Amino acid sequence: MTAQRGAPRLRADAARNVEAILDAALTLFAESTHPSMERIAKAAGVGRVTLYSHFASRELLLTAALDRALSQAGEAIRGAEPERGTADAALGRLIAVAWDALHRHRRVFELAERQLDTRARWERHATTLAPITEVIERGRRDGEFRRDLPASWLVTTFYALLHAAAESVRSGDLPPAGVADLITATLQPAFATTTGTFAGAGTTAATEPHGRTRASSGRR
Amino acid sequence: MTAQRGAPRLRADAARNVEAILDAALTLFAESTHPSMERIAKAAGVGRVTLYSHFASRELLLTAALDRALSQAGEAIRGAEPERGTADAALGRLIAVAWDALHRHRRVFELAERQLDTRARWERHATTLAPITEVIERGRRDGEFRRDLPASWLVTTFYALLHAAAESVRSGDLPPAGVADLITATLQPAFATTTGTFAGAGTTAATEPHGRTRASSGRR
DNA sequence: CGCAAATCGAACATCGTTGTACGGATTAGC
DNA sequence: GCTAATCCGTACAACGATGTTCGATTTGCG
Repeated sequence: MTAQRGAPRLRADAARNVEAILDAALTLFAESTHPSMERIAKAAGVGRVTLYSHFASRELLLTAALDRALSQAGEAIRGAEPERGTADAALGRLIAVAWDALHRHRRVFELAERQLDTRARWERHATTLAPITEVIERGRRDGEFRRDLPASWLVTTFYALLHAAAESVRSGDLPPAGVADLITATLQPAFATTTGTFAGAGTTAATEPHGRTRASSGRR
Repeated sequence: MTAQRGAPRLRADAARNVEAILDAALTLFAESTHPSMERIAKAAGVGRVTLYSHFASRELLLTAALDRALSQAGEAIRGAEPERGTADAALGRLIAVAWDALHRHRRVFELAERQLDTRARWERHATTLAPITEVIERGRRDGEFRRDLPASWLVTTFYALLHAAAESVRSGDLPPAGVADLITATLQPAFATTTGTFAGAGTTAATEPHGRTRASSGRR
C-alpha cells in the first residue's frame, strides 16, 4: 500500500509529516465538518505551507483522508472475520472489533459522499463496507435474523446503534468499557427471528430459496 | 402565545415575512450546518436586508429558530399523550405522532447546543424533550422494559433509530409510509424485558389490549 | 561534508460571508 | 387617499479562509 507513483519517493522527514497531517485531518474532519486548513496544519505540528506542499487543495486532502479512513475500516472489518461462524456470532465479533473504527470515520464518509462525487471513490467505499451488509443478509437467509423488515433497514439499524453508542462514549454518557456488549445486547433481540411465545420450529418453515423478493439493497 | 413585547406590534406584512424566514431557516439549518444568510433569505422569498431587519445577527436568527423548533417538537410530544396507558403503548404513539417533528429539528438542536451556551435555552430544550425519557423510565419501573441496560442507553437507542429512519426516508431508501411501524417493530423486542424462560404472570398487567405487533402492515 | 529536499513564516491576491448604510418603491392600515 | 411602516437592491467595509509566491533556514541522505 501507499505505493508511490513514479514520483521520486519522498524523504523520511516528509513522509512522517504526511502521516501526521492525515492523522490530524481525520480527527478534525470527524468532529467538525469544516476545519480550516490552518487548524489542520497546526494540529499536525506543521506549517500551513507545508501542508499545501503535500496536498495542493482542500479537496485533495479530503480524498487522501478518505482513502486512509477506508483503509483502517477495511482492516478492522477484515479482522473480525465476517464470513466465519453463524451470522449472529459474526455480527458480535464485528461489533467487538470494529465498532470504534467504523464510527471514528463516519463523518468523513458522509462528508466525502457529499463533496466528492468521484464514482470510483464511492465504489471503493461501498466495497469496503459491504461485508457488514452481507453478514446481515446471510443471517436472514439462515433464519437467524428476522425477515419481516427490509434488510436495508437492519443494516441501517446496525450503523445507527453503533454510531449512537460511540457518540455517547465521546460525550461521556457511557463508559467505554462495555459498549460492545451493550450494542450486542440491544441488537440481538431486535434482529432475532420473532420468538413468538414458544421457540418452536415455527419460524423457519419454507426457507424458500427462490428469491423473488430482491430486497432492493439500494444504498444508492 | 407569541405574545409580543411592548414593541409596537409589527405589520401584517412583516409578520408574514418573519414566519417565512423562520420556516426557511429551520429547513436550511436542518440540512446544512452553515447556510449563508443570503440562502436563507432567498429561500424565504425575501431580500437579505429584510432578513437582517428582523434578525440583526446570525446568532439571533438561530436562537429564534431554535425556539420555534422546540415549540413544534413540544406540541408533537404533547399530542402523543405520553402519560396515558402502558409505557409500551405510549412509546408507540410517540413514534407514530412525533417521529418526524423530533427528527426534522435534530440538527438545529445539535447546532444550538454547540453554538449557543445560554443556560436558559438548554434548560428549555431539556424540559421539552423530558417526556420521552420519562416514558422509558416508567416502562422500566412497571417491568415492561428491560432493566439490564442503562436507562440512558434506551433513550439513546430510541433517538438513534428515529433519526436513522428519518434519514433513510430522506435519502429515498425507505418509503415514508410505514416508517413508524418499522421503528416500533424494531424497538419493541429491543426494549422488552428478556423473555428469558417465558412470559409467566410476571409483567402482564393486562390492563390494556396493546397486544400484538403492529409491524405486520409494513411490507415493501 | 555537501547538496538537494523539505521546512518555515510572512506577505499577497482572491473569494465568500457578514453586517451596515443609503435611497427609492410598495403597501398595509387608518 | 395619506402616511408611516416595510420592503427591495445596491454598494461598502471588515473579516476569515483559500491558495500562491518568495527568500531564508533546517535537515535528511548519499
